[in-house]
Amino acid sequence: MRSVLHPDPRTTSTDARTTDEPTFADASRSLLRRTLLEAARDLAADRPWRSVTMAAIASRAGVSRQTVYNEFGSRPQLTEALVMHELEEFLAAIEGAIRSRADDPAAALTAALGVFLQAAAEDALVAAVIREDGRDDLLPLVTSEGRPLLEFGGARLASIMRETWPVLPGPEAAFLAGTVMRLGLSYVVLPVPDDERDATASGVAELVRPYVAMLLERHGA
Amino acid sequence: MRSVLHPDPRTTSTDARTTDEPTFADASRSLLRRTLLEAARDLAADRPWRSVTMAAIASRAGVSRQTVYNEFGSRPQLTEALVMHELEEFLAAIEGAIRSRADDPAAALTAALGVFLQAAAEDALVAAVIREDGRDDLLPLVTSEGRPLLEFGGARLASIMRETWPVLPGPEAAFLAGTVMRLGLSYVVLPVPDDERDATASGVAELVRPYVAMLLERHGA
DNA sequence: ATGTTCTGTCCAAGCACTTGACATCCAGTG
DNA sequence: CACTGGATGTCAAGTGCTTGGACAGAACAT
Repeated sequence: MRSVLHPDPRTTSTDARTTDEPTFADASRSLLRRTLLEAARDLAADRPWRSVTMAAIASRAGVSRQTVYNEFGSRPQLTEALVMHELEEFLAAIEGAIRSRADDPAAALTAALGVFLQAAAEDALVAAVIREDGRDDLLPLVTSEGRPLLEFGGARLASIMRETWPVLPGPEAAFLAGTVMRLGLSYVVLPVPDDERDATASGVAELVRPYVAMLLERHGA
Repeated sequence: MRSVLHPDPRTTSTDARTTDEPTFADASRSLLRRTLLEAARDLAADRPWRSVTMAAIASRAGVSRQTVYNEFGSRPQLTEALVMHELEEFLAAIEGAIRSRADDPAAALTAALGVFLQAAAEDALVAAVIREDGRDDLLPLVTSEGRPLLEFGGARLASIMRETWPVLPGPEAAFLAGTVMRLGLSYVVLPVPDDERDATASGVAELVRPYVAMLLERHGA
């Protein structure tokens, strides 16, 4: 049975700061970023993004305004980081759903899409993106300016799939991941009603199922 | 259903650093403590505690030795904090076990004791405590110098029990918690063989079951 | 007795966060 | 249209924590 308390100490070296786990300084830095981005997201839940000031974000995170600028440089950069951060949380949820059904690709895809659609429906930031009419510089980031999002998410999705089903050939996995990412972004911008979520999830899964089956079969699964 | 991604933003205030969630500075501080204590625990898993130097702890955590002294003051204080920290992790595991069986006090106690005994059997720091002959200043902290441990743990255990079973009268809950803590510490110092763990857990649970039943019955459960 | 190692403390330099100020830009208003 | 208020972005001085080096003293091993 897995250890009840702490997983495992990993290394046995006397001390030696190898390129091992993140040092405290790194952890503290990423903690600062996370704190700030979560503050920004929470504030965006209520009011329009445009009205969320840098000062408010700093104050909510308990740091000075200058620190926010030190960390992100400018408001547009913070905005982009915010969207990226949200994407990463979505990807983490999706990864969990996929890994939990590794034995059945179709079920895994259904679960992943279901999780994604529900998360998107609940997410405060996603709500802000589609709530705010045109010129609230949030929408472009997931559409016309969304290439970084698409490529980063596609790459991670592809690597998740390739880790879960190693026989999947690289190019096809990448293409499938990219396609799914595009679909996902589409459903962010144009959601389906709540009562159609499950049907949508299984529908898309059904759609790609034969393709995946063909790939798995053709490549020695 | 609970939100898939982030639980809830809590406040709605524009900004205002209320005594709300921990500010970044606080979080960073506690992160530093945790990092250092985990480094210490991991190092103690291999070698005797006496041979774990302050320098090694600092190096493993990726900070300077001075920072360790700034945070804990001295080696004895760090040692005490280490033991306290470990206690808190045990308590967290126990709390989970109890809350998962809130409807059946006897089963809850059995589960809690089982989790505790297994965790104690696996724990690297507990192993260090009993491995090291007398004068490795670790043992006193859970015996002769163990009163802080006993009182802190007892208080938390009592509050867990009172939260789970509100009808439990305060004094009796405190007494029961204190007794269980003493028993727990005893099993840390003098463990039972692996194959007797379950029997021990249910045995103790059986022992206190009538007492608890009487309390619950007498006070309107 | 001597050399080694660790503890605990001190200090100078570096770095990050804070604070307050300032120029600039933009929106709303008289 | 000029003006005021609020927000962004930048800057400089001040503070506090971390760092790395150094050192005395205690404990231990040879």
